[in-house]
Amino acid sequence: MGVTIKDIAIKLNISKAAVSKALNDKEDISIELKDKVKKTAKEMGYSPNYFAKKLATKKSNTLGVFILGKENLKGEEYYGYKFLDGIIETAVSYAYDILVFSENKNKSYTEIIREKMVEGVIFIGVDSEDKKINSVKDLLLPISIIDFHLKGENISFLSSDSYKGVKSVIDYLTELGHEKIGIIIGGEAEISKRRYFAYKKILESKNLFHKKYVYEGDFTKKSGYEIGKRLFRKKDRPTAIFSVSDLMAIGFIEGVKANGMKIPEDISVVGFDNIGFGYYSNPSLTTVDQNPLEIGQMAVKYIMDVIENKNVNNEILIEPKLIKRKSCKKIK
Amino acid sequence: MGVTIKDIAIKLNISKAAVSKALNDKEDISIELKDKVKKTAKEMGYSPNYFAKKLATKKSNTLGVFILGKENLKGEEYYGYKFLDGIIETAVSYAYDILVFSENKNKSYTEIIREKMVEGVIFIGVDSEDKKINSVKDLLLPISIIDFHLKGENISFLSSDSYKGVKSVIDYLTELGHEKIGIIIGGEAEISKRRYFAYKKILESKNLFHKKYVYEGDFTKKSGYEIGKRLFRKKDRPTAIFSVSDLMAIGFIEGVKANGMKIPEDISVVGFDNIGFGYYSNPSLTTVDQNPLEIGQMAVKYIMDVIENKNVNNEILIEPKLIKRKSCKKIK
DNA sequence: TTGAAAGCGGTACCAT
DNA sequence: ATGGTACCGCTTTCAA
Repeated sequence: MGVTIKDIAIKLNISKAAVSKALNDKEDISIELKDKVKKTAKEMGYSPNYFAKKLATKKSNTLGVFILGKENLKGEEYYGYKFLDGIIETAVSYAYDILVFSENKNKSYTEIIREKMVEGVIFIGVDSEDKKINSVKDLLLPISIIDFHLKGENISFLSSDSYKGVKSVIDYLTELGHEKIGIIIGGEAEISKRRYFAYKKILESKNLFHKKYVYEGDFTKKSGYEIGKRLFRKKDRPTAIFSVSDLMAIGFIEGVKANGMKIPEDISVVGFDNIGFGYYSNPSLTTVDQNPLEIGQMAVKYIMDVIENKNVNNEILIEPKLIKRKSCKKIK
Repeated sequence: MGVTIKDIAIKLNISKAAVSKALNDKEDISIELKDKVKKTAKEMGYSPNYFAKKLATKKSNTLGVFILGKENLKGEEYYGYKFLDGIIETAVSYAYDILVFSENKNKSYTEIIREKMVEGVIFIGVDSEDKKINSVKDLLLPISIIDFHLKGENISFLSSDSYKGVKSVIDYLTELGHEKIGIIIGGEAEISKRRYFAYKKILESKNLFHKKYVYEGDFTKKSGYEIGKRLFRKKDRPTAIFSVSDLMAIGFIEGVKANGMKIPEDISVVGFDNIGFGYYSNPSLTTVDQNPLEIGQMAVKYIMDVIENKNVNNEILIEPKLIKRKSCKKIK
C-alpha cells in the first residue's frame, strides 16, 4: 500500500527531489512540471507520509492539549471540554494537529510533551494545588494555560474578563431602566470576589451602589432560593438582581416564585456562567457566557504567535458574551 | 537538541543496533548491556523520536477521533465530549495516542484519516443525514461509531442498552413497592420509542401495563410540566412516573409541585439521560446515566481487538447505570 | 530548472 | 550476544 514520491518519480521519469519540490510548491521548479506532478499524484492516489516528512523537517505540526481535573467533580458537568471547539478549529486553520492527553500516573507532563514532540501545549483544568505543573517551565515551549497562573518565558494565562462580563450585565440592566440593582455573591470564592468587586466599582461610578442590595449566598442553588424567598418581606427591594452564578440565580427565581411573585415582571434576574439548564429554566435565564470558544481560539493563537516570533501578550482576557433571554424586563 | 541512539552508541562504544535492541527489551541481547544502555539513556536525557520510529516500523500507534455535530445545537450542552474520557484513558493503556478532528469543509473523512495515518477511527455525533460517512467503509480500518449504524467490515456500532436501562428503572421502582408505574413518552422520536417499548414489554411481563398511565409529551420541559399539572385532576394516578428524558421529568416535577403536591411523597419520578441539572433539581433527580465513559472505553477496545485479530462483536451495547437520588420513595 | 545523494532517527535482517 | 548496514519516505543542499 501507499504511493510514495518515488513511485511518482519513476512514473514520470524524473527525480524524487523534483517531485518533492513540485508537491511543496517550491520556487525553483517549472510550473509545467508542478502541474504534471500534482496531476499524476492525484491520479495515483498519493498521500504524503507525515512521519517521514516530520522526521525530515523536524517539525511536528502538532499541539498537545492536557484535559485535566475531571476527577474532582461530583455530578456536575465538566466545563473544560468547551474550550476544545475553539482549539481544534483554530489549529486546523494553521494546519496543526491536536493530540489530547489526560491525567497519567506514570508519566510527567514534561515526559509526555517531550515524547510526543508537540510544538506547543495547552492546559485545561489545572488544579490550583498542582505542583507538577511547575516543571513545564523548563520546556521553553509555548504554553497556554486556561484559568491558571504560571509565570514563565512563553507561558500565557487565558481567562474570561470578569470586569467586562459584569459591565455588560450592568449596562444592560441600566439600559432597561433599572437603578436598584442587587447582587447575590458566593462567599469567599475567588471568582465571586472578582465579580463582586467589578459590580461594586461599576455601580459606585454611577452612584448606584447600596450595601443593602448585597445578598450573601454560598454558590448553592439552595442559598439562592432562600434569598429569593426572603426578598418578599423587604420593603425596599431592588428591581433587578445579578447573581454571581447561574445556579444561585435559578434558585433565586424559584424562591421568588414560591411567594407568588413573577419573573421578570416583579424583578429582573441575570446569572453568570451560562450553564446548560439556563436555556430551559422558567423563564429562561439571561446570563453571561464566558466565551470558551474564543478562549480556545486564543490559546492556539498565542502558541502560533510565539512559534512565528510575533509579539505576544502573556495575559489574555477574553470578553464574555451577554446572553439575553427572558428573565429581564424593561421598566419605566 | 535531542539525544539520539547514535549518541548513546558512541558514548558506550557499541552499535546503534545494540542500543535499539536494549531500549526495546529485545531477547537477543545481554541483560548487562540492557541495563547499561538504559541507565546511560536516562542519564543523557534520551527521548525517542517517535516519528523516526513510526517511519521505520510503519505503525502510527495513533487513533483518530472525529467530534461532530456541534453546530446543530442551540443552547444545549454538547453530549459528545463525554465519551472522550473513556477513549483517552483506554488508548493510553494500549500506548496509543489520540488525534482529534472536527468538521472540516476542505477535507473528507477519508482524506484526513489517510493523511494522519491513524490505525483506527472513532466517530462521535454523526448526523443521521450524513452521506459522507459511507466513504469510510473503503478504508478497511477498524472504526467505532457511537450511536450511528453503518454496516461494514470492521465497523462497530456502540450505544447504551435502552432495554437494560429501562429495566433497571422498573426493577428499582418495583423494589420500592410501586405497581402503578406511568411513563412520559416523547412523541415519535426514535429514542423515545425504544425506551417506551422496553417499558411496555417489561411491565406487560409483570402484568402491570396500563394504557391509561401512558402520557404523551414532546421532549420539551414544558410538556412535562403540563402533564404534571394535569395529573392532579386524575382520580387514578400512578404512584411513580418514568420519564423518557430528564428534561420532561424536571418539567413534570415542577408541574406536580405547582399543585401543592410533593415529590417524592406523592409520586416518585425517574428520568433518563443524567443531564447536569438533575443533580441540582429539587428534589435531585433519580435517572439513568448512559455510561458514556464505558462507551468510550469499548470504542477503543473494539479497535484494539480488530488490530490484534481477536474476535469482535460489531454491535456493542453498554449497560447504563441507574443513578439513585432523592426523587423516589419506598411505598407500602 | 532539475537531479544525485546525504541525512533525519530509528528498526531489522544478516553476519559475525 | 553484538554489529554492519540497508531502508522507511521525505527534504534539502549542492552540483550540473
